Amino acid sequence: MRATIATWNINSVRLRVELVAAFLEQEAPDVLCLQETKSPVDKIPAERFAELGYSHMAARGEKGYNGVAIISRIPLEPLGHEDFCGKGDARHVAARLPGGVALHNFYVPAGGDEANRDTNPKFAHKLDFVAEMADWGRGLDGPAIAVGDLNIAPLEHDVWSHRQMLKVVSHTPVEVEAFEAARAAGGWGDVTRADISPEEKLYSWWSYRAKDWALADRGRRLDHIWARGGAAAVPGSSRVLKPWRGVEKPSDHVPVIAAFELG
DNA sequence: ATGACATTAGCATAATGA
Repeated sequence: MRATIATWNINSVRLRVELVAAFLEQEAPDVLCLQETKSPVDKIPAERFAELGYSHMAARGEKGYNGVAIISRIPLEPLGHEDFCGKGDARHVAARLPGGVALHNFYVPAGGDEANRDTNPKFAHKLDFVAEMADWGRGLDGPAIAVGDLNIAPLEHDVWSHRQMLKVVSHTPVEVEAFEAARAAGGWGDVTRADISPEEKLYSWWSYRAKDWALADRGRRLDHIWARGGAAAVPGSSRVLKPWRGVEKPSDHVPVIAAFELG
């Protein structure tokens, strides 16, 4: 069967439950992976999603921060989570899809302001987290999809100005190096950039602070879809849904989508 | 060229985002 999978940093699932509902109705992905749900699992409005046919969920949450959820209209077999960096935070959750492909939903730490692991513990956490993703990925076997807010824009055209972003957390060389190492270690392919030329500017996040986010268009591609081990993306199926940044009370991220043959 | 904004917890303001 063919299934479409979307990833979206929603910046509070409770505040934006009707935005998620509108997305499910209009785009109708088979599976939606959310990050920054900022909600305990039992407070996620799962009934609202079930009303729309999305009756399956695998989620982890904490009060106020982080939080990841996989909501689906096709069955999910929960696969638990990895506790990256041993912090017990809600930054990863996994589930198996029909046909056997494992789906991993990540929220990588933002990393704070200063790109220095010795003086900024948040940056150290981010680098350690991505290094653990590499170790974890090395041990994987079988087909898998990894999605989420990875909080790193690896390519030159994943940011509005490569030159001006080199010292800004999310595009520093040390982060990009760690990101590429994690991607390669797991044998992951960048599904989105296989479909949309790396020569083309492509963003999934725009700051709330800009006076006019669309006019300035100073975005970053922080949200990713990766596949490995024979998980087969449908060529040309990738989309980054920029219009969702322009709605009333938007998230600062937009959904990223791809379709897969689940076998 | 950085913006000076959004969200949560909890009830003022601090922490966090990136």
